[in-house]
Amino acid sequence: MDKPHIRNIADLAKIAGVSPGTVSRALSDSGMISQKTRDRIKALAREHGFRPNVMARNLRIQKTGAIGVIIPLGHEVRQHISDPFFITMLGLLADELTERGYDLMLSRIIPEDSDWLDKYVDSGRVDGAIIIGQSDQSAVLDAVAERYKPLVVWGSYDAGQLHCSVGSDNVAGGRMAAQHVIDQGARRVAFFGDIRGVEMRARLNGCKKALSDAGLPAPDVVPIQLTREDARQAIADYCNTNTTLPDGIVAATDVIAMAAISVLTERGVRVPDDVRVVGYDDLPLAEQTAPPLSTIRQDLVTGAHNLVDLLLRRIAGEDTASVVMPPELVVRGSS
Amino acid sequence: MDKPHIRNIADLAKIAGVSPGTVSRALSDSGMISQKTRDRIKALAREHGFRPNVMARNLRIQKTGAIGVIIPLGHEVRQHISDPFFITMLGLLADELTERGYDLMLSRIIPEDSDWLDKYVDSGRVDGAIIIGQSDQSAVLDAVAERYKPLVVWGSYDAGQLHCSVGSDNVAGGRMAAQHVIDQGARRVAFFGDIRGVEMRARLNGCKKALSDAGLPAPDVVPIQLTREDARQAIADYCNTNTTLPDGIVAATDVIAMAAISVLTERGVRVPDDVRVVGYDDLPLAEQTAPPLSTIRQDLVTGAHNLVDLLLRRIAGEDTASVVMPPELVVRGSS
DNA sequence: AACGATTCGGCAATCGATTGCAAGAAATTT
DNA sequence: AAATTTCTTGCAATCGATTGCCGAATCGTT
Repeated sequence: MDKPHIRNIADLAKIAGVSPGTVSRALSDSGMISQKTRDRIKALAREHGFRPNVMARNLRIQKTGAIGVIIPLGHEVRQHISDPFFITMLGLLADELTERGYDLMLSRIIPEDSDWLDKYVDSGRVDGAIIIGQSDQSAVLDAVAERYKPLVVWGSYDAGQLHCSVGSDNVAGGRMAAQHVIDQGARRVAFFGDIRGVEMRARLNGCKKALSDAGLPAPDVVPIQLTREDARQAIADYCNTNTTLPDGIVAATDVIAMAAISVLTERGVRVPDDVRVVGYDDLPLAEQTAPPLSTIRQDLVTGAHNLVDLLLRRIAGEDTASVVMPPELVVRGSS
Repeated sequence: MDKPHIRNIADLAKIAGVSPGTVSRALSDSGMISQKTRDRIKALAREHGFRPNVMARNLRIQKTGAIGVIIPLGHEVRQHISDPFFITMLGLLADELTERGYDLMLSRIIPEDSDWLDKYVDSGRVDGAIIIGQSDQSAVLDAVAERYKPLVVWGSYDAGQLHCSVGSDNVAGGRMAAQHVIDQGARRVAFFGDIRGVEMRARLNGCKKALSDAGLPAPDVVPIQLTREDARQAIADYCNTNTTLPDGIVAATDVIAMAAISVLTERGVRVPDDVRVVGYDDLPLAEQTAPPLSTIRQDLVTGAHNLVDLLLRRIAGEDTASVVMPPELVVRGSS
């Protein structure tokens, strides 16, 4: 009735009176082993609380069962993962991956050299990688994508890019946002957001296009950092330096829009009467604000689904094309 | 000028004309190797884009460099990771762990048997685990904690529990919330929330205590699921069945409080004039609502910091006690 | 009872890096 | 020049599971 601690398959094999190979096959339900011995070995394993070592298994079969989710902090070092957009996307990816039996390995990376991604994918820790946001790293993504297949990126699609991306049509989205505030009567439109990232720049371009199509002047571009406090500060500064405020604001993200509304309201500017504000993303909290935020909706649920789906197909060897999803205008109270 | 692909340390060793052992030592900056060969080998490695395989290393060293973050969905299967509280905590943990050089492995687990946690920690995939929320799994946590040291839990501390926990004093928090609505004039207080989890039950207990101390009747307890829609439905039902509504609501979480405010406002009940509402958590979005939410603040930033700190100390072999953090009342517009 | 057809299960190599031990080379001492 | 010390480096075992190949056992059939 003694229970020596079983640390590996060999120990179990000794106790069961069979060879390690047999134990391995029994535990993995290989059809090669008779039902009888299989049950016997499984019972023994359970009784001794034995579980095969995953690392050894991983090494041998060259798989990890984990997917890396990477947040590259290219131009905005101070941005934290706690940013609502990342966080929302992350939750969705976690749900999606868990459902498919994969673990999620989260990394926040500050790209200091150009081989951060090489390092990561070559480290063999994950079976594939999902990058959230291109930031200013498109070149790196392209370079790695050429040799490392299981890689998908949330972000813009640009004709000629080499990496597989999933994202909404940011140009169209920016245009819709601008068009909407114009329709609501805005004539002097400003764009709030940091345009060092590819996606944001695309949104700005769409916005510009709508304005010029309507015969209106190009927007003021107000660069805004992503942390809450910085955003408030930048917006306040803008309000102080400009005597005539815009009557329409296209914000690059919901978070920026919310900061803008909050600052403007504090200064006695009425939203949407004096200025119409449109956000981008349609995060869950967009409908909770006062006034509820009009925004360009990116369907993050199907976005996350697509990311995982494409990645798994790539892991399986398939070659997949990028997906561009149509954005959608959601009109609430802020415009 | 040919570059055969280097797949392992042995290949590199062959090219460099040394033994695998030497390469390993050179790459890991072991002092045993002369500066000259060390530099030479590192240069070769860089030139060929070689990186040692992490899985093999892990197997040998018996470490993974990853910490598991687990969200057990005990009584609430339908709850998703996308829940704002989890997500917030997750982001903070990610920041904290990244800073300390660990990767974060995220798992959402539905505890179907009682050995889900055994399976997890024995799988050898992580060096330690952080569990977010006790749910109804305290017994399991205690059982595993007795034999597996690197384990910390976000949640309530209950005298006699065996696992190391970090969390705020939920009883005190519940009491503060109730006391506050009483101070604001409430006489009929209701508690909104699902009390199957340990933490929520503690909050309810605190709430009850405050009421009885004030000579007021015990609260109506309205069980509320955690998904948005369910919450709204439950609250609407409650309003329909009860002719006299409470004049004070202690909500088990901010999300519930926000749902309550939203439903009540739609029905013409004024917050805070007709009914005072207090949430719990002080999520970032609590100050964004209309009216901004009064709530019991749990300092998640130091919470996350503590979780990681204790875990790493446990990994290092230390034995650590649980931490109970004081909650704090934040009065905003809803009370 | 003997034969062939299957099914089981063992042996040993393999995945790739780490590390204790000891041998060989270089530097120092006498 | 021989002996001793100090550096370097190589050898080979190890971490723990997987799997191709082949021999052994079992079964059914005649």
